[in-house]
Amino acid sequence: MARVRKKVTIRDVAEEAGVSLQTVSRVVNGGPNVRPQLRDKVQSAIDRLGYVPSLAAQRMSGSRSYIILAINDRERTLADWRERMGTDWVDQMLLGGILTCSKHGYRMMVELVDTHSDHVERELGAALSALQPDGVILTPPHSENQLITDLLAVRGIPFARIGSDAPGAGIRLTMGDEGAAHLATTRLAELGHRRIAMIAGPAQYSLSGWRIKGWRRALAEAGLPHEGLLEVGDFGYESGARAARALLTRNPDCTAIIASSDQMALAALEVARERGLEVPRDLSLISFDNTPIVRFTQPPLTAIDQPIAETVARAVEQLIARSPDADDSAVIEVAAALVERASTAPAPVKTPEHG
Amino acid sequence: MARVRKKVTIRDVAEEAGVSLQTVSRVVNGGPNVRPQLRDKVQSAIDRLGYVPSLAAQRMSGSRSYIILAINDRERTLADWRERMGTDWVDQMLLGGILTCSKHGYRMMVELVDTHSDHVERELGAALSALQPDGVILTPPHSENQLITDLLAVRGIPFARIGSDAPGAGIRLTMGDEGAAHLATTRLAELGHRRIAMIAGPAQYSLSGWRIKGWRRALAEAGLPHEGLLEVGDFGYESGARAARALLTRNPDCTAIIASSDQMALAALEVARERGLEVPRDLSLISFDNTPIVRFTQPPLTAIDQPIAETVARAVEQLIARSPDADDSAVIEVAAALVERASTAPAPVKTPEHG
DNA sequence: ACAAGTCTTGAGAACGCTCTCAAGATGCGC
DNA sequence: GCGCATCTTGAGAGCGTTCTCAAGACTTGT
Repeated sequence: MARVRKKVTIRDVAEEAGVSLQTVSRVVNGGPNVRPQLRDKVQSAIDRLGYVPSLAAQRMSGSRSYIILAINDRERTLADWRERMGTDWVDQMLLGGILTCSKHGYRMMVELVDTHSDHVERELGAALSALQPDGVILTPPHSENQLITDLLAVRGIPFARIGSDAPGAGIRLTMGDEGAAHLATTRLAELGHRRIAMIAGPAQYSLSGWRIKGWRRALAEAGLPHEGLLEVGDFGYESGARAARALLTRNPDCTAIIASSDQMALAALEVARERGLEVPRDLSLISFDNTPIVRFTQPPLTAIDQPIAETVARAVEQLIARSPDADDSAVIEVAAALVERASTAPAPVKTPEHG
Repeated sequence: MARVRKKVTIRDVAEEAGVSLQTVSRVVNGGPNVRPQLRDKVQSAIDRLGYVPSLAAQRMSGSRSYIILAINDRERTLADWRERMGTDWVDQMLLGGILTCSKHGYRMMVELVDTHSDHVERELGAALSALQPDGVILTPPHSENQLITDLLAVRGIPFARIGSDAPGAGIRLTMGDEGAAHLATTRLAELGHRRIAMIAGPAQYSLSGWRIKGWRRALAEAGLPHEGLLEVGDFGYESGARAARALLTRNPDCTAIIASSDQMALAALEVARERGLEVPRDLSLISFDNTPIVRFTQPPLTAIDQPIAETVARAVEQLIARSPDADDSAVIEVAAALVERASTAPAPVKTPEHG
């Protein structure tokens, strides 16, 4: 019949240690100007009582809420979840966010917001009012939504924009999209491929443009053409299938495809299978994202690893450590890596003997 | 130069509407006994000002915090995240949790707690003190951790135990593990398989036992043996590979395996490939979890769909709607389904002509 | 029309913490 | 050893809400 133990408050600690509330508060928050001897005494009282300050009360009186809010696209997230496509964005955001937050005594909350809705302002506004987060992390395509960034700026809430280098307020972080696309394309060119296609993401994502740019630049450097080798999808499976079909129909000589998402790469893989093309013998394939899925496809896909977790972790750190007069002019870039698996191989020999 | 707009508080609304704070509070919380006319007046003031109550302040004064805390195993979660194995638990918890919470004006937070640690009490206790959640959702293996359930009971925090039917405090929810294993086994027996093996999960998870039970029962009903056909893994890939090797070495005549996790099934698939066994021609495979991965393996795996999102949603609803004198004697069961894909087929014909 | 309810509204305390500011203790220069 | 600056501690207000409780308005039965 254990009694419901009363909550331990700062007052209890103060009494236990025989000091004022203020002193306990200072010790808890690592404030300066407390004699070591007193500090130890208070700390031991805290330990003895198992005191942990209430987040809500801290938020009420202090200037911080110790909450970082991560915003993701609701529509896309839900679709991916429902269809079990394994977005990985939310997973990776949590991986990077939760751990980094808790390291600094913060908490991370995830909010799903619909970009396409006219209610963005109301939805996000409500979340901000209710939670009063100390910082907000925006992922594409929200990172470039003026409505959202304005709202945050007006409210004076620090925010980080992942996947955006557009000028404006907020900490900007990118994952080296152009460089990654360049790397992937160059790798394919080195393998002897001459017709390297790209299935890009939608135009409203800046990163789609960066990837196209990196691909084009690599092609140009290798003296290869890009005409007719670009298709645009919406990151989803169906759009990837459509794009792959269009690409292979239009370019029978295409031997390599870079897809701007794992789902579209998966679709391309399936389309290749449909057409009797064997990956990687007849067609090489590189995808972006490197979600868990691509390790277990047949063949496992070579992929650009988007360091989402690390980027979010960096964003959290920036937001927490942020000084009011911080300078956000520099764009933080977290490098992506190319993970080579079995979907890439040297280009097939042109007009082989048995042709 | 947009000024930082001052926060809209309940006081502003009260002034705007010309009523007391209390009346606004009643309207906001849908309290009874407010004249419709006044209610409308207040509501319009709320809309006009865009007022949203502060969660922290609500927590401070009221009895509720509007926070539901979902607890997941840290070690396993991190390992899965880092290795990009696609746990899906956290994803699915969020899917079910976030949506259901927000439907009721609640928020969901995810906490990763280490079961194996001696610090469970400290870690979880700190989270509870800081957040003061209105409810906690426990997932395996935490659902059966006495230290944790005791802690919650002592603090008087309602909690739900997913994947546990052990008697004791808390709302209990299961996902029909025994029935699902029975269903999968029966299905394989119907396909003509006579040697149906199982790679079970670790014993400290009750659901491992349930699945074994369902498998045994189905075998008994079909008049099939179970001796030597059981191996135990830890849900991870490596353990699955070990188990599959042991199983196939010991039982060359085994033609079907049920794996208690997608990762172990993936491993079994790989081991079959190593041994020159073709799935499903030579070996049928059914996995538990139905994470995104299994749709894209070659062949796609037949799997038991564990309705995690729905179960968590149910748990959230129970916790929110919970009355103090609630009766938790009934175990809520959310049914799992068998999703048939291409990893199951009729048993190979015994001693075929070309043998 | 009057007593005894019920409905509606509001006033003020309380929640647990940090902020500001003031007072006492301690150190320094001469 | 005195005045001044600095370090250390504490007192009290305030954050935005809901709680309790009381007062006034409105019903109803007779």
